[in-house]
Amino acid sequence: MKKQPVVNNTNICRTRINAIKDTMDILSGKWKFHILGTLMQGGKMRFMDLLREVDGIAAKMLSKELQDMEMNKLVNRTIQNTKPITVEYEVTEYGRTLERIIDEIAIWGIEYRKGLYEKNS
Amino acid sequence: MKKQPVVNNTNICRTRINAIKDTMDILSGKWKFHILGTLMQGGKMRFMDLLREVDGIAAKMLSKELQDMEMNKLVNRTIQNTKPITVEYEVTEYGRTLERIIDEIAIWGIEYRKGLYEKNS
DNA sequence: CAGGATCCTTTACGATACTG
DNA sequence: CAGTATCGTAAAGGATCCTG
Repeated sequence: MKKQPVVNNTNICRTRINAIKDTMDILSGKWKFHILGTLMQGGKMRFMDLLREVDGIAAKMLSKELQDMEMNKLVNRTIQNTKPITVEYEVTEYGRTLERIIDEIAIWGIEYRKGLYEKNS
Repeated sequence: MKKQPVVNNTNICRTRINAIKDTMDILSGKWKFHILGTLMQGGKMRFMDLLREVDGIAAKMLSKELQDMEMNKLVNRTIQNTKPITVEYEVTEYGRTLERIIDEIAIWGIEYRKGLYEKNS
């Protein structure tokens, strides 16, 4: 493979940027952080619980996002042997490694976003 | 048997979840973290630099996302008095408060995502 | 160089209805 | 309850051309 000529301001460490892309690729869409945040607080939750708690999401979307995250091992789906059957979702151990990201997102939302309004008004 | 109103799943602290929603509302879309990450590393960058560095983005999207973030005071746009004119973008001080989030996203991308492949293969 | 305008295709998302 | 099916809108994404 050919080496890049190391020079100008466009010469940036791609590792970090690729890592950001990698992460966002599996967390894309407007719901995943929201769902994960809810699930991290709520522990095991059923479909309907999530539908109620994740504000504004439609069943189709929730279903799709959960399947998505299940595929990526972020979330676990368990069918309970009840009548009628219930299904429980929870964050996997692997999914918990996202906790720091979600913490920071929550902190920022509380801390800094409010600050902007104060500055501008 | 009486049903326990257990540690009711629906009884969740909304503050945190609303904060997540707030944050993601202004960082929605698949590009903003990517652009911000690039801009944080690259310092002042011109439109064309970003177009080259933000892998896969189209000019139209980049333009739109930058305007979006400019509106939200995350990014600053400066027109240089050159010929032909050049425009420089940089992260604002306020935008820098997102650094911790972006750091965590980058760290996760490097640290954990790789691990999953190893486990599964 | 920094973009906006246009056109067209493909996903993302949303509302409602329906099924095991 | 836990979803899927269906239909419709909106936004993303790509290609090409255009302008100050």
